[in-house]
Formats: sequence, C-alpha cells, structure tokens
Amino acid sequence: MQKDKVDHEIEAFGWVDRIRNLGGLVFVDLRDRTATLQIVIDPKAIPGVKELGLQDCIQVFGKVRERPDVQKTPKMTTGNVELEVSKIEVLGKSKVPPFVVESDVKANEDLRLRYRYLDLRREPMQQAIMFRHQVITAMREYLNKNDFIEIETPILTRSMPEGARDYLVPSRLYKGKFYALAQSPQMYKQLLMVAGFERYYQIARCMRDEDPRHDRQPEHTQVDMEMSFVDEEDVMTIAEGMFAHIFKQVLGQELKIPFPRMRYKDAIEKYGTDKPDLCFGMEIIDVKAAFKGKGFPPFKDKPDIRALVVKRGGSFSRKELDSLKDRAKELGLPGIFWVKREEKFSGSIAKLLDENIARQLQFEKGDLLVITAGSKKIFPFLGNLRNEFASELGLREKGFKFLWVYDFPIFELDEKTGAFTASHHIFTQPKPEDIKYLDTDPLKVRGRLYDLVCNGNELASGSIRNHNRQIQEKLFGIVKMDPTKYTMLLDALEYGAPPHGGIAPGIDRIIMILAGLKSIREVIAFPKTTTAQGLMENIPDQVTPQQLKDLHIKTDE
RNA sequence: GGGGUCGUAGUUCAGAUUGGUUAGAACGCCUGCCUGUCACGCAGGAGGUCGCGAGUUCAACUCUCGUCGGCCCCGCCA
Repeated sequence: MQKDKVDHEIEAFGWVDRIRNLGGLVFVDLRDRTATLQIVIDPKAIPGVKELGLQDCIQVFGKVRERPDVQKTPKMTTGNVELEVSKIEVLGKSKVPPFVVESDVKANEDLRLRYRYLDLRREPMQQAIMFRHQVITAMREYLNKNDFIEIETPILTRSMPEGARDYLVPSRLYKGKFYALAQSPQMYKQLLMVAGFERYYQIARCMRDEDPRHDRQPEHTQVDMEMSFVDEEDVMTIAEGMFAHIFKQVLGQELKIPFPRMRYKDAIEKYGTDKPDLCFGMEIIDVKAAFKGKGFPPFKDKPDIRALVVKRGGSFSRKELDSLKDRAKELGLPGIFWVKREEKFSGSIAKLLDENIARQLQFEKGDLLVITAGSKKIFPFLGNLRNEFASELGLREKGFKFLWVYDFPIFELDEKTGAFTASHHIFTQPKPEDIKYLDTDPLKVRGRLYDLVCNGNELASGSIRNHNRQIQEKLFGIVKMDPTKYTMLLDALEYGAPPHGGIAPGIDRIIMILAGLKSIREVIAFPKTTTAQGLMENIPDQVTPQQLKDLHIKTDE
C-alpha cells in the first residue's frame, strides 16, 4: 500500500488494531498480516463508527490519499498514505479481548496460550510464524535442488521404548495391542535407502513423552534427511550448504562455511559440554601442573585440576560464590575454590597463586579465578558455570557460531544401573578402527557421529548408519536392546543395503535461534506448556466410557 | 519424581517485612466532550471470593501448613 495506489478506490480487509476517536474524526489502524493501514472515518458520513471495537474483523471501501507531510509517520510502512473511508462492513464482531492484543504484550503466557488465535494476531507472532515458513521454504528449495525427494513416513508406528518414552495409541481392533507415535522417522528413512531412493527428506514431526523445557516440546519438527553412498563429509557438506542457503534467502547474509569442527573429547575438556557456546572464550584450563606441588590437601591425588578465568568476574559477591560451593558439593565434587584479583590476590587459595601462574593463566586485575579438582564430573560442572558466568556478565558476542562436534563415543555408561546405553542412537556405525573394542571395551568405541551446534544449542544430530546386520545386532546386544523390535530393519539389511547416513536439524530450535527468541513456544503456532498441556484445547482430557471400552482400556480410580 | 519462583480488578502490577479505616495504579471496558490523531487528549464511571482449603488470632490479602495452576531448572530427552 504505497504511493502508486494514491487516488485509487480500493477495498481492504483486516482487524481493528487501534481506534483514535477525535469526535468529529475517527482514525482506525487496520491490520492484516502484511501491514497496518490508517483509515480515516467521518462519523457523520459513516454512522455506527462508535460501535467499532478492537479486534473486529472489517472490510472497508475508500480512496487512498497521500498524507500531508506533517502527518507522515515513518514508523509505519504505510505511513505516507491513509484510506479515506466511504463504507465499512463488520465481517466479524469481536468480544472484548481477554488481553490487549499488541506487539509488546503484557499478558502472561498461559493466558496467551489459552487464546492463542488472538496471541497469533500480534505482530511479533505473525513475524515468527511467517519467518518459520520462509526457513522451511528455503530448506525445501535447497534439498529439492540437490536431488532429494520428499517422502512421508508413518506417524502411527511401533513402540521402541529403548529411547524416549513413547506416546502410545491403543488399538481398537486388536485388544491389548498398541501403536506408538513416531519418535523419529529413523527406521523408515533407513528402509528408504535400502529401497533405493538415495536421497530422502521430510519435514517430520517427532513425538516424545518426556518433560518439556523452554527448548523442548512433546512434539517437535525436524528436517529429516538421509543419503546413500555417502560418508561424514558428504552429509556435513549438504547440511552446511542448506544453512548457507537459509541464511542467504531468509536473512540476506553470507554464512561462512565450512563450519569449524571439534572432537567430542576436546569439547568436553575445553567447554565441559558436547554443545559448546563459542560466542565467548573462557575455556576450561588445565592447571594441574601449576598446583600439584603445592601441598594443598583438597587437590591431592585428584586426577584433574581445572580452572576458569572469569574476565571481570571480581564483581561476584562472596555469597554468590559460596552458593557455587554448595552446588559443587551436591555433585560430589570436593568443592570449588576461587581467587579474586584486585591489588592483591584474595580468596580461599590466594596463597597458592603467584605472579608467574597468574601471567600464564592471563588472570588479570578485576578477574575471578575458579578452580576445582576431581574426576570427570568437574567438566560438566565447569561447563555450566562457564555459561552462567557468561550470562551474568554479558560476555556473549552477537551472531551465530556454528560448530561440528564429532568423534562421539557410541556408548555411555548408566551409572545407576551399570548398563551401556547408546549416546546418540544405536543405528550409528562404529568407527572402523574402533570396532576391535566392541567386545573388550565398548566405551572406547567412537561412532561415525556428528552434531551441529550453534551458540551452545544442539541444532542437528546425524551419523553414518550400519548397513551390516551382524554389526547392528552386535550393537543391540551391547545395550541389551531387543532386536526383535527391529526385525524389519535387520532383515532389510540383508537385501543389498547401501551404505548410508543422514542428519536431522531441529526446525523449531533453528527458528528460535535465528529469530533471537528465548523459547521454542514463540515459533510454534500451537505449542504445549512445560507441563505438556494444550491450554487452548484443554488437553489432555478425559474421554467417554464408550471410547475406553472400544479400546479395551480400564483406568485406575 | 525433586528444587526454585510467581498467583491481588478483564490484563499487568503495587500493597504483605511491621496483621487493623473504604485493597490502589496503569492499560482495557462503559458514559460524555473533542476534525489531524498515530501509545490521541480531557472529564466521569463500573469492575475484586486478594488461586483454593485449613490453622493461628479479637482481627488474615498480609503469618503458618496444605493444595492447585503457570514459568524456570534437575532428573528425563535412543
């Protein structure tokens, strides 16, 4: 709606966003998904203007005119023009909304979710949802161009309870039997490779019955892809190309590819996590050499002594630092120790420091040095601290820092049960040089795995899969998974399965990060709460006794 | 399953530490005035089971306990 429409008679549809009634003249901001337009109404010529209410859906007829210069508002994209109304039709009257529908919404999130269709009218929500559409469009463009074909796989599938908890769907026709909602298309996409489609993708919904978080929903969407005759490099190149395409199409930015890479082991040692946030430094430093000979009892006989140098961290109070100690204790660490540096060193182990060590650590005036000693547990602990310090002190640089993390171990040890579990998923191919440890020391076996991390968030996870039945069965055996649940895959691997691998970037998180939003719920049209409820739909809810009877279900109480 | 935090007009919050008169403000809503506003302005008005339940007390929005709900975190998320 710009100058080229001036003096044209037009009709417009939209919602009443604001009313400024000056008595002899009424201005209404008419909003649709593209913009807001000021319409000007003469209440003498158009009776009934007084009945207009916020959020009414209306149709207006009138002539576009250019505003006099003093009345132009650069704030609005249509700020140079306005519509002189000759007729108004109320298409949908609105009740008084339960909260004021405006960009800078005041209402709490639960109220917004209860009336999500109103919340979604707000400009930031419209932007987010349309942004999401653009990102998904760019993904499809790129994958289509690269000879991927989009194939749908079942939502109703079989329960594979070894992963996350399944959402179960009771069968009506078969008493006591259940389907499960797909946790991922993993099995099917591998079968599509066996079937010879070579390059597949899908905008896939994945459902997992685990507690939601700000970046986790019971159902989430991923762009799931799989390729035959590829190795890690091929998959990573495709994924990098896809992100570059998204950045170019949607943000108009050149994204620097290839992304840097880091071994899992280095990520843990330097950042205490497998998803390092590279928007700031503060790497974990090995200080064992500097402190081992000092005769300080808590450090004695500890396998590792590691430190963080927190730039400008001297501002933390003793109380704040003491609370860290409690947290360390809860984790079974011997405690943490800190030194502040002003004119002199101060703090619990100031005595152990000297100018030499400080210089090596680049520990400068105003900084805080945090040290802890112990087993592997200190790494995730320091990794968490590192992130918290960065948030408190605002250390993060703006921008997007992508990183590949690779060389993950295939297995983890569940400390409670002593059993091995798959660190990512059990379909990952072991690195050929590590296969020899499968029988002797499974924890030593690295997988052909690669995670894509951006600003400390896991955005995608992928691997080269097993296309050999014997190896796949062996892996099932190590984690004590029931291979009969996967018969369809194991059988298929015996009919000319191609080598294959893939990756699955999580769309909700990608949108959240690219849009700079704090919660995944802001980029999903109809999300669930962190208690896994739909407040608008009022779900989960009870069903009728007849429905239960049909499904052969009896509930407690 | 565990921890933290919040819950007071339609909405967002103040009031609570120190229990005591009629629980306030802003936005929204209603009425009136206003022809250049764009967060319009001005005048007036309506609107409250202080989440729910119990306890302490002469007296509870306020203190105690319990409970329900939202958000954040841990567990969990192949």
